[in-house]
Amino acid sequence: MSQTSEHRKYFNEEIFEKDLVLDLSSENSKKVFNLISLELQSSEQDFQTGLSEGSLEFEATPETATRPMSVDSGGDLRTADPPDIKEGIQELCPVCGDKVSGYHYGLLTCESCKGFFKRTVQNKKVYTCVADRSCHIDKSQRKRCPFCRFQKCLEVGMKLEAVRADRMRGGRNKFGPMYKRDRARKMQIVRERQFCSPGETPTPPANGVIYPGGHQITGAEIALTYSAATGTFQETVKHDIQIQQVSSLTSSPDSSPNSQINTSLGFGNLQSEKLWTISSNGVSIPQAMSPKAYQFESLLNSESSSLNNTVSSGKMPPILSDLVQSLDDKEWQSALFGLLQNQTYNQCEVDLFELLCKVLDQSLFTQVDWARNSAFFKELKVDDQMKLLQNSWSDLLVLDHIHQRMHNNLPEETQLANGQKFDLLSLAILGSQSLAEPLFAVISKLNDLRFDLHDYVCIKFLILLNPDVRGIVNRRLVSDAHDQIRQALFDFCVNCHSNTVDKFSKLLGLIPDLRAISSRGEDFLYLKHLNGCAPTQTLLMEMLHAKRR
DNA sequence: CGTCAAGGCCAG
DNA sequence: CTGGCCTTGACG
Repeated sequence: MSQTSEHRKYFNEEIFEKDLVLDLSSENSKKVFNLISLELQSSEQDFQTGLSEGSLEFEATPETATRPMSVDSGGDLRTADPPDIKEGIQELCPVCGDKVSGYHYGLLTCESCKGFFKRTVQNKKVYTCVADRSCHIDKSQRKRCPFCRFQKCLEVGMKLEAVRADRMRGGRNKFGPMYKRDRARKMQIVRERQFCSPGETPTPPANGVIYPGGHQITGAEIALTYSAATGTFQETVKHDIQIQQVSSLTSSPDSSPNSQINTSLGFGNLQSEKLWTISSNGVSIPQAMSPKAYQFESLLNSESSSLNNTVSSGKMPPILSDLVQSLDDKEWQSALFGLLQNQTYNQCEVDLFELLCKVLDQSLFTQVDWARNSAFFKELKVDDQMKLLQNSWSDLLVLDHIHQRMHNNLPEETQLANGQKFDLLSLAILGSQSLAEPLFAVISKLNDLRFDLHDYVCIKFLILLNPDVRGIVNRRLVSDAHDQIRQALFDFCVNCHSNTVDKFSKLLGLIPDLRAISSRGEDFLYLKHLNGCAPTQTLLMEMLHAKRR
C-alpha cells in the first residue's frame, strides 16, 4: 500500500481530501491517479514559468521587435530583408529564445539548439536533471541542464527522425515540403496582418493573463511522457521504434491521418468565428511572446453567454441553480483554446489527430476537476468516484460539446496559431467522422426540445451519477442523488417548459442516443490507439483501457 | 545552378 | 560540451 498513498496524491490530498483513509486496489486506478497527480504538479510549474517567460522574453529583446530577423526565403539571415516586409516572421528559438537560424529538425530553431539536438541524438546521450526536471531554459541558462533542454526540444516539436542514422550529408529529407508550407503560411499570416491592420502595433500581453482555467497539460504532458520514457531512453537509442514513439508525442507529419478530422464544415456566424479564432492572424501575437501568454476574446464575456440566459419565469427547483453553479464554461474554453494555441505556436504542421487526443485528454482533466467539486459526487469515496467517471467520461465529453455548440456558439472550426484549421466538431465525435450525422440528429432533437442550460446540467449529473454502474459501494447516495436530480429536471420541465410536450421523457430518451455516439467514439479511439496513432500515457488512453477491462 | 537543411569541424 | 561556421548534395 505504500504505492497507493503516492498515487492518490491528486485525488486525496489535493482534491479528495475527505477520503484519506480509502484504499485503491486496482492497478488501473493507481495509474489514473498517478497521471493526474503528475499532471497537476507539472501544470503548476508550467503556469509559473509561463508567467515569467512571457514578460521576460518580451522585455528582454527590444531590438528584435524593431529590427526583425528574416527567416524567410532570403536564406542568408545576415542579409535580411527590410523589417517592414519581414515583420511578423521574425521568430525566436522556441527552446531557448535565441535567434533563429533556419529550419532544423522540424521547426525554426537557433544554431546552438540545432547542434545540441543533433549531438544528443547522434551520440545517444542520456542526461539527468539534478533538480526536478523542470529547469527553465533560456539563452543564458541553456547550458546548465541538458536534460531539460533536450526535453524542451522534444516538447516544442523537434523531430528525432530528422537526425539521420546514416549521417549522410546534404540533400533533402521528407520535411522539405512541410517547411515550405510553413513558410507560405507564415507569409500569408503576415500579409493578412498587414492588410487588416496597417500601422497597428502589437500590444504586449498583460502579464499573468494565462490559462484562467489552470489545467494546462502541454508541457506537463510531454514532461510526463518523456520522463516515463527516460527510464527507457537508454534503450530507445538502441531501438529506432521506441525513438519514434517518443517523437510521435510531439508531432509526426507522416503518421498523421489528417483527412480524418480535417474536414472543413464551413463557418458558423462570422462574428463568433472571428472571436474564437486564436491565430495571430489579425489579433497579432507579438513574436517574442511566449506561447503561454495570450488572450482571446471569449464569447462568454458578452451577453450571449448561456449562463446569463434566463428561462421563462416558472418555479425553478432550487437544486438546479446549485448545479448550474458548478459549471465553468469559461474555464472549458480557456483550457481548450489555450491548449490549441500552445500546441501549435511556432510549430510547422501538427498531427491533427494527436492534437485532438491531447484536447480530449485535457477535457478529461477538466471533467475530473469539475466532478470532484460538484454536488453529491464530492461526498463519494474515491473508488466510487472513479467508477462513475470511468463509466461516463465519454458521454460527458460529447454532452459538453453539444452544450458548447448549442449554448455558447462554439464554431465549427478554429484556426490554429500555425495557420492550420482545427475542426472543433471532431472533438464532439471523438474524431470519428461517421458520428457526425448521429450527433447532428441528437442536436436537432435537442433543439426541438429547446434544450437549455438547466436541462444540460441535469442530464450531465444524471449521466455521471449512474446508480447502475457495477461495483459502486455507496450506491444509496448515488441513487438518491440521481432521483433528486431526476425529480428536479421533471419539475423544471413541467413548470418552466410546460409548452414543450413531454419534454422530460424525451430528454431522457436521448441519453441512449448520446451513449451510442460516445461508445462508438470510444471504439474508434481505441482502434486508433491500437494502430499507434494516439499519444500514449494519457488519461484518455487510461480511461479507454479501464472500460475494456 | 542556387537554395538550405542536413552533417562536420574545431576553437574556446 | 558548446556553438559558430563550413561542407555537402537533393531538389526546384
